[in-house]
Amino acid sequence: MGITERRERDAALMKRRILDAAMHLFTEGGLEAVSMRRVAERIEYSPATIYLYFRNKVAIARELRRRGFEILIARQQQLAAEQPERRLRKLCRDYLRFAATHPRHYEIMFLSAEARPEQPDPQEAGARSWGMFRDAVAEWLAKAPAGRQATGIDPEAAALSVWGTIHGLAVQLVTGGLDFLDSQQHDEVLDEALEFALR
Amino acid sequence: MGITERRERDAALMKRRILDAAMHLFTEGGLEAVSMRRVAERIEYSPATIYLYFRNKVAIARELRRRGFEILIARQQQLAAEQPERRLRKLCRDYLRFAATHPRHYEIMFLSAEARPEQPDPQEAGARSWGMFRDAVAEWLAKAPAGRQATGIDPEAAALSVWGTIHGLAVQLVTGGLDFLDSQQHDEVLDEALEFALR
DNA sequence: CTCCTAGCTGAACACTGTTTACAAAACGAC
DNA sequence: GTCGTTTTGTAAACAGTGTTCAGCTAGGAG
Repeated sequence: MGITERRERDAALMKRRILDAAMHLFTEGGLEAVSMRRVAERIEYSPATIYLYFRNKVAIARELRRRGFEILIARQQQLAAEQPERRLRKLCRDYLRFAATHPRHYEIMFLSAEARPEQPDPQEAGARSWGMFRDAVAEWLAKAPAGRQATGIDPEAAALSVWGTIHGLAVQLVTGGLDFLDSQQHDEVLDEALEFALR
Repeated sequence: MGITERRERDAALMKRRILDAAMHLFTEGGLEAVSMRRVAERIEYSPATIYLYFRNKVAIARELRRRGFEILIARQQQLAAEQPERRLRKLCRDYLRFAATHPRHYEIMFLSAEARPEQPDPQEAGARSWGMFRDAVAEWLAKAPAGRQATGIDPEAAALSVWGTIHGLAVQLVTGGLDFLDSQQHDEVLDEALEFALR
């Protein structure tokens, strides 16, 4: 009897519908534009119905955050085959591009505190994304870049430093501190910062 | 006739009272704990009165943000006399200490987007704080640290990199990602990251 | 004693997230 | 088909939010 299976499918579908509606509102006006009543209106259900599928609004926000990381991870995976140096560079550039094209998501993923998971989980999307980045830095370090001994460097610390640099730029980008630059200048500034971060 | 003067004084005093009340609520529960009605209750006025002194809640949030930067700037200025390397190190350590002791402020200053000024202003507290940090990095760079030629390095990019590293740590700290570490371990991790960031 | 004005507020508006009591539909067993 | 149970959905309410505005009141000027 496939009834329970069909029920599970239906529930999953409903969750998707809710999330898609939330996503639509989110990408337009950020998290505060996502209200339970507005989501309900979009999916043509009562607001109370949403609570049958999500515990509360935070749960929805967390799911939106996760979706953002899934997008980022998909991009990261495409670069897995590149050689270390090129890979790291492209990784960083992609990072900034993501921040520029998905500012709301960038905010909910790295800035806002509301949607963060309550307890650290290595399988969680954010942790996975970070792991990929850290490994890319570690790989690059292991290749002993020109004129540089790689002794006694903690990959985690190194990755933090490189990521921090990019993140600093991205934040400026997202919050409008770099609005006066066009996208070509973005690349220049990035190159400069990257050059420094990679030593 | 000092009537207008007295009126200005009174208005300034009222602003202070409002801000102090908001501050109290803010340090306890973040920005969402600051509601106009709660602030009004604390100063024993009606909520509507607050709007005679502040345009809206965002204006109050911006002022709280500014206060945070004033605290940070005061600390930064105390280190002006130190020699470049020590100064930069202490600056970074102070940065983390600030994030640890004033997590709410750190959030509103560097994470949350709500309280950011709408247009960049070099005289604004955040910009001033950043300027001091950047200058400290520039000064340190100019001293030509051991075994390192300082040619063609943009101080702004260098500062961004160092700051980014620290900021990355601070965010983890504020959002609880490093909760499992005690304060001594904080220093160790910081030292490691700093060692790397400073090359 | 009037008039004016600056300071203040009660009440309302349009929202928000969330809970609950209740109805309707779908299902399993007989 | 009919009963009882479970699932699915909702209207209405609760307790809050930021914000606005008509109207009140106390104090000084003429």
